[in-house]
This record gives sequence, C-alpha cells and structure tokens, in this order.
Amino acid sequence: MRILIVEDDANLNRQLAEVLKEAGYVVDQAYDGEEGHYLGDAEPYDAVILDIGLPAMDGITVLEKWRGDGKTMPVLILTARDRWSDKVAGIDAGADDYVAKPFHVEEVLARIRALIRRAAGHASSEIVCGPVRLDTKGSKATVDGVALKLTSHEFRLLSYLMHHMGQVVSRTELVEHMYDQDFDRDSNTIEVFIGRLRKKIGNDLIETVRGLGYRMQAPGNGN
Amino acid sequence: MRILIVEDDANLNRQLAEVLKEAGYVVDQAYDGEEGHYLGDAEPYDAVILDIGLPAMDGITVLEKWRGDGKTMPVLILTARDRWSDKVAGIDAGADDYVAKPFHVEEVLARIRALIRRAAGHASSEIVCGPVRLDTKGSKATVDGVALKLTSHEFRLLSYLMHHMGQVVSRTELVEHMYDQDFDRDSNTIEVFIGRLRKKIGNDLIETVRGLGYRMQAPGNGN
DNA sequence: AAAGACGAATGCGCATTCTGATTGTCGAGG
DNA sequence: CCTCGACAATCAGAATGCGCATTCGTCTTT
Repeated sequence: MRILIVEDDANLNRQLAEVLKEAGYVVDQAYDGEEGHYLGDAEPYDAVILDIGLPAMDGITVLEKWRGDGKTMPVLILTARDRWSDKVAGIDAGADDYVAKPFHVEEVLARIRALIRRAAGHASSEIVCGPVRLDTKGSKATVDGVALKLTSHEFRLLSYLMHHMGQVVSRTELVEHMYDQDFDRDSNTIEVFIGRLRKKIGNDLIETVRGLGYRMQAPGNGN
Repeated sequence: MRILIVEDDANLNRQLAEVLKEAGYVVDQAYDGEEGHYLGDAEPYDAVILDIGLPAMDGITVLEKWRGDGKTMPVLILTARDRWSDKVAGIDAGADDYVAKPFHVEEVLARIRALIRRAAGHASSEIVCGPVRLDTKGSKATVDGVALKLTSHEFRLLSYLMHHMGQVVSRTELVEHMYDQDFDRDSNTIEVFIGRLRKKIGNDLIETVRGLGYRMQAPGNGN
C-alpha cells in the first residue's frame, strides 16, 4: 500500500511518514500544493493525506483537480483551522475523511486503515464466460462488449447458467430456480428460452447434454 | 434517499430531522438504542446518524449488531468532542464517519451527502449522466446546462436513480427509499413520476426493464 | 381563491411468456 | 449403414399481465 502525504509543515510531515512507514506503508512526501498535485496525478496511491493550508496551491483546489481528472483514491484532509465551513468545502470537493488539528497520529493511522479497507470493497461483481460478461449488480449482460437486450426470464436463465459454469444443469433444476410456485413440469418453456438465449449470445456457449440438461462453457475448451 | 436518526436528545433529533427533510431526504427517527437497532434492521436506509451515548442500547453495540447482520449502509457517528478513543472504537466497529459534538448541522448535512455519494461510488459532489448533471450539494439538476424545474418528489426520484446509475432499480426499492414507513405499495405512483421525469429530461435516459424496474444510463452506450 | 403538486383509478397497447404441434437431431441396435 | 425411438429445437398463435398515458379528486402552498 502506497500513501502520499501533502503537508507543508516539515515536522508534522516527517512525523506522519514515520508512523505510516512503521505500520508497513510505502510513503511519498510532498511539501506544497503543486508538487502534491503532480504526484497524485502521476502515481497510483492507495490513499492521500492532504493538508488544506498549503503554499503554491490550496488543498481544496488540489483535491478538486484530482476529482475533475477522474482520480478516485481516498483522500484524508487535514486542517488547522477550526472553521466548519472549510470542512464542508472539503467534503463537497470529494474528500473521504477529515481530521482537525491538533490530532493524535494514531487516529490518522486508524482512519487511513479504514479508508483503504473501504476502498477495497469496491469490486464489481462480474462473471465472465468467453465473450459473455454478466454484471450481476446491474442486471446487465454484454457479448463482446455489446449490450444484450434480455427479457427478465432470459436474464434469470443466463444468470443461473453462468453461476454454475462448467456444470451440467438439469431442466428440473432450472425450473425450480426460475419459478417460485409449482409450475407445470410438462411444459417445454426452458427449451424455448434456451433457444432464445442461444440466438442472442451465440450457439456455442450453451452445450446441450442429452438426457441430462445444459452446460455453459467458454468454447474451444474441452472440459 | 431515506435516513435514520438515532439520538436520545429530542431537541437535537428534531433539529437534525428538520434540516435533512428540508434538503429533500426522507427521515425516520428513533430515540433509544433498541428502537434504532430495530428500525435499522427492518428498513432499507441510505444512511444512518447514530449517537454513541444512548439509553437501552449503546450506539457502538447497535452498530456492531448491524454489521454482524450484514448491514452495510453508511453510518455517521455523533460523539462528544474530547473522547477521541470513542472515535477509534466507532471506526473499528464499522462506522463510516463521525462528527464531534457540538457541531453545526450543516456539517452533518455535508457529511451525509458525502457518505451517500461515496456509497454509490462517486467521488465529487456532482453526478453526470449524459446531458444530465445532478448537483447533490445544491439539490439542483441541469440538462445540457439548462436548469431543470423539478418538484421535490421528481428530484428525489432522479437523485436515487443517478446514485445507482447503470443498475436496475425496482419499483419496490424506489418506494422504500422515497417514502417513509407505510405507503400504499399497490399504487402506481412511481410509474407516474417516471413518466413526469421523462417528460422533463428526455425519454432516452431512463430505460425500463420490464418485470424488474428502471435503469438510468447515458444513451447510445451499451455499458 | 388560485395554482401547483401529489397520488388513485381507468383503460389501452404491446412486450413477454406459455402452449401445443411440428420439425429436427442424436444414438443405439439390428 | 440404416432405422427407429427418444429427446431436443423451433415456430406461431393465444393468453397474460406489465407499463404508460391520462384524468380526476385531494391536499398543500401562496
């Protein structure tokens, strides 16, 4: 984990760096707004500690520029001023957390840990099978990057198959998972929907295992 | 957006609720730990304001129980100024932010905005979707730079959709986040407001996913 | 009093789903 | 290699129910 400290008070900067390094982080240091802004843009940090009152460029401005450039790393703001309007400005500019001077260095450490932990939990849930991508969070699917237009049942079917990739899924199993009530087992709806799905995502992806059911798998891949 | 306030000081509770409602949030109020814990478990809030010192059940305990039950909504903790060890305890229990008493209500408002924004994965206070810009700070929206004249419910609807861009949002979800407690679920209000919104921002932006709900997305872009 | 916002009710149009019949395919046994 | 039976795929029409526009009455705001 790599952290950037932007703080003009050399003493405080050094002190923070020490504690963070001790905690196992890699630390870069900047002593004014311009230097800090440049580093934050150029290097991939896992978190930034940013003072508000800085020479060369104000902390809020630095933050706004980063956010404007699409930088999303967590930023912890430091300020000596006890003015609540500064806090509000910092938060609205896209700060993730805030500590008022004077503070305990241990508190900063705890907050950095929390920020990094929180940022890590941002993994998008996506299942990929060959050219097909299933975005379970957004209820979307794409083939070769092109959005698929699926109906609700088609999506449920695809979703179940992709969640059980490589396995043979019986028709009974599919019926039981796609319909909550008891449903006419003698119907061939599943086959109909398999057909429609194949038409939309390509025939090679859903293999039919005669007498057993269906299996989804990336093509050109024996087992 | 729907917010829960857990605070035993009736005066402060009311004050917070007022400001939040004015800002367009739906607010539920609890006055002790047990009531708060129950509500937070039962209803889907977008954020919670939680006091540490509470009758019936301590704030930290409430938070720990929620996290233990898999609740992940952002929680803003209120704490006495000098007890910084409480802050660290709160953070470790899974709090997302804290404010020390006494505070300015505007600061709480700004922090709540930030928490909700961040939970949706947006760094800055502005969310953009094609020609539509949502200014969460000023509770305003524009299309192609032109200010929209939205009613309070229309704005809440647009806001929720934009905070969940790319995701399919069900009618139930929308009702639960736009209205408090009991509301006639068999009504078609959401559809009506979707219609009114589309009339103002254009039809292409809100896609309807039959049988599932609605999805907001920049047009001409499958992803 | 007037205007606007909100939400309930109605009916229509159409995408989606289901059904049943038909056609197509696989594989074992003669 | 051919045939036959079982299973799978396809198709079209029918039925279903979802979403939308619209209207209207109530409530709030000014």
